[in-house]
Amino acid sequence: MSDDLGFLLGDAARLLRRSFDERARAVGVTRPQWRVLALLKRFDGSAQVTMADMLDVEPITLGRMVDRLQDAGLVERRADPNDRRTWRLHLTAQGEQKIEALRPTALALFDDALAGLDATQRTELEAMLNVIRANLTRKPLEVSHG
Amino acid sequence: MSDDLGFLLGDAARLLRRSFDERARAVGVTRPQWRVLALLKRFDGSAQVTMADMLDVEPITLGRMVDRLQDAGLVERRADPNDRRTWRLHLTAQGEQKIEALRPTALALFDDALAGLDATQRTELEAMLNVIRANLTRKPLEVSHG
DNA sequence: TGCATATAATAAGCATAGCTATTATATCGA
DNA sequence: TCGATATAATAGCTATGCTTATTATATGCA
Repeated sequence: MSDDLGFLLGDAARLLRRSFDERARAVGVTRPQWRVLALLKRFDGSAQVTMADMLDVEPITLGRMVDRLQDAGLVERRADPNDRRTWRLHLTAQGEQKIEALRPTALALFDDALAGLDATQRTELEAMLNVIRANLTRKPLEVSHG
Repeated sequence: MSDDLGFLLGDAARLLRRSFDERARAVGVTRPQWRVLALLKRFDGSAQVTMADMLDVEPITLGRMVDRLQDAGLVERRADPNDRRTWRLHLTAQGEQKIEALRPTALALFDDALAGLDATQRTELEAMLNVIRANLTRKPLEVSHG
């Protein structure tokens, strides 16, 4: 029944996203948006293509998320002085605030989601998911974003 | 770094979906659509609300998937003789063919995704994902669909 | 019977995420 | 320097998946 594992993985991820969105709705940021903000906090000034690469999503997917984040005043696009094709992305002060505001929400969610798994199991789970991600990733993601 | 686990889970699921879609594109069915077909094979004649419940998605989400599956000739809506509000869903012969056509694709994908994990680890992973799913599910899902 | 409530399905609107195609700009090679 | 190729970003289309609201139909209670 190895296909059950694939379904399970999808289920768990969808439920996690739903729970996050439910809890984070008041703050007005989705989980993928938060992911962008968190990565940007570490790598402020990245080009869109670089961000897309690190997140392993298509550039157009990131571009449209940035559209919304910019509309919401959380992210700024600034022109690159050396390459007129590229946008450099920067967190606004508001964006930083959002990250901070969401941290306890996220921690509580993960706590609930992982209830019943001890530290050893969590470590194993992390290791196994890393294996799966590496197996499926086109380009390995060396960045961990928290 | 317990938030890494949440991100990891989302990453792994997204990559799995992408890989499935890449491989299954020729067959013309997405992973969620396949999920519907597979469940329908077991529970032919289910009402939409029942299917949505078993899949733990909103009725409208299922409804639109059924729209497309019906357009593609894979699923049929038939009127319920006892309740004029409900549609009974049925697999067409074409729909059954799709499931069969996709089985080897899915098996190969899961094989690739889980490469490097031995049987014991897979069992553990399955158990842990089940715990997470149960922690996050509004109504427990007693159905396993493969 | 007749009204209130519940339920099945759909509609509208939004966000993520992919694909192919297009536009603008860089860069490399002759 | 010019032309071919590569790259950054976006546009249009499609598919999940959610929320809230609406419509049609059932059902339960007085």
